[in-house]
Amino acid sequence: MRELNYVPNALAQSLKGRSTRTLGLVVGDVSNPFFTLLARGLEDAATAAGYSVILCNSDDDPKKERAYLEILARRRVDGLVLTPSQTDPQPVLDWARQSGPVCLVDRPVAGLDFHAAGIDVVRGESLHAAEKLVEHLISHGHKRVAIINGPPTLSTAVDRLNGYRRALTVAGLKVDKRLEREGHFSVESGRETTLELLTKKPTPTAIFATNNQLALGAMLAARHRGLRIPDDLALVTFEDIPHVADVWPFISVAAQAAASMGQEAGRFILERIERQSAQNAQQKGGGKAEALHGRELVLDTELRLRRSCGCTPVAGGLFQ
Amino acid sequence: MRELNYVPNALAQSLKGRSTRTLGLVVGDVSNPFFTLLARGLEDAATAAGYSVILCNSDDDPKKERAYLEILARRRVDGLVLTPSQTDPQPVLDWARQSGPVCLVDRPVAGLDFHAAGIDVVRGESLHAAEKLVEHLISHGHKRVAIINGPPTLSTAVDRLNGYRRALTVAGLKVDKRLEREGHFSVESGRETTLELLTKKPTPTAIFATNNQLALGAMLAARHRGLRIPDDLALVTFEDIPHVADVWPFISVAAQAAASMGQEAGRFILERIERQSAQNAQQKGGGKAEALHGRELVLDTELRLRRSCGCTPVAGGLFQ
DNA sequence: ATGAAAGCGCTAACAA
DNA sequence: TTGTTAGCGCTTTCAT
Repeated sequence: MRELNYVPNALAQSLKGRSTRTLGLVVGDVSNPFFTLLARGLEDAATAAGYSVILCNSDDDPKKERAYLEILARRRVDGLVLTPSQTDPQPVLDWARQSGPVCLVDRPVAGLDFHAAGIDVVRGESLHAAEKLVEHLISHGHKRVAIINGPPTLSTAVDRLNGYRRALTVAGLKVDKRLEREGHFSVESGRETTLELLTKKPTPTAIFATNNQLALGAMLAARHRGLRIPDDLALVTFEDIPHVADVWPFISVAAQAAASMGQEAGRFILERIERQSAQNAQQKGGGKAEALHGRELVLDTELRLRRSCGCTPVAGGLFQ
Repeated sequence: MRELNYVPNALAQSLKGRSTRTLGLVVGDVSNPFFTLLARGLEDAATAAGYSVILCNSDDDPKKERAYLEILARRRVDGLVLTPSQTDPQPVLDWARQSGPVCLVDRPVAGLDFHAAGIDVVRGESLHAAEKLVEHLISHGHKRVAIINGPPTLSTAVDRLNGYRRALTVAGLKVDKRLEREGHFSVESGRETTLELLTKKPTPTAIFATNNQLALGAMLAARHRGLRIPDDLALVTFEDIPHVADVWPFISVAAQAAASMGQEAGRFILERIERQSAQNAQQKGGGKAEALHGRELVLDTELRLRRSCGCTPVAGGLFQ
């Protein structure tokens, strides 16, 4: 009989009590391949467990982020995976307390005691990788290395800045605020800040762009000014662009395992969801739900030295 | 009083009757920047109207597609935006009849009378653009131009193949099946088919890759074989990779307005949703719901001739 | 085994 | 205006 059209109403099923079998994912920007891969990783983990993912773009704007958190809470998603865009831990804390398990990806929230709050964190190592990247530039003889960065409200931006400064200090170079720029993690921001850096003194001979979008913007600016990379201006960055980098082995980069981040986040959050529903099932066992502390998984960041830092290409060029 | 924690349950609201204010989007692969942009365009249109988007990857696999259509139907999304992965029009037809408005993006379904079925289509022009691309290769003196293509079940693949053949025919060249390869719209498929083409006779002097992933794969293969582009092997493709192409103005391409496609699809589908709910509201007016016929919007495809086809670069190179 | 009923959290229609 | 109630489509419990 149901052969003749019957589609169960998941809304009613969910309302009844169970769960929505849906995860919410809020990232800064899906146009950034880094987040795309992360999303893909999470989706794969989710579908394998019979869950769907609702994907939202916050544009790293706390307002938009807040709006999406609200929407996802109303929708009663079973869990939230978030790249937080603000320093205020309260929204995340509230969500975790009221609406369900939370996993932070790519970056933690500065003032948040995720361990006590039972919030997991999956991120890539930033500080050390940034230090190595800049250290490498210095080893090429650069004395005036600039940094173009994202907003200081994001921990990745802070970590990468600290790594940058540490590399300078260790090498006996002075930290010069005139060579430090912050903005958004966007192409446009990278273009603007680089353009500005190039018109003021001291003029940098190398730039550390803290994400791939910023690096793209820096290249746009260099091109606009007629500078060639790496001879007129060296460049290193974070976040590899997959495949593109394979055929265009040019940019030296600290590569993060984006897809793994998504998958691991999925693992964490699904585990918490299962655990929670299991506890609900046998609620009789008087013992207070023993809260699972927040865990932190820090994935390795791999340095890939290519041409933009001044190193010679490994193989003969594909293009002429 | 509600200051102290109250989050309305959207499930219950939706169940009650209204709508879910959610759109379903099924694309081949979010890792492809083309679909990423499309998704972003749709999301922007959707959020502006107070809708959210559930994003799903079909991997151009009819099975996965079917599974997602089912999930989205159960979830009672208000509308579906789909890049169809099969030739069978039935699933789409069923969805449109039972579950709500449908808009096809990027490609129609071959055997589907979308006009009669009230299904909108937003796509880029493929046939003519493909013809021009190949015509351009021929104007560079190429006589053995190969095509590496997606599966023949996708109309974009068919259109691009036909454009390719037409260009050859018009130029008085013979269509040679040994130079035609099909597979998936993936990097791996592009690599494999190119590798195979390069080991057999007749050896192509130019390749038309019908999407950006295939082109990436072709470059991987060329690199593997030690061939340089464009001198040893010329290359043209479809779908630009934004920003990357700006700083690396290399690949000659027929560029599709991906974000616009998403936005226009959003416009179409939201219009239908509004229209439908308006009709439901004043159902008294005895007149049968005058079905709105399916519309087709074909967006222009822009030829961007750069270096990989053999044309000289416009400006001096950014890199050395 | 099959069937009836309560209730998930809302909204809309109706009553006071 | 404010208050009450029926019911959206399911699942789960309890009675037959």
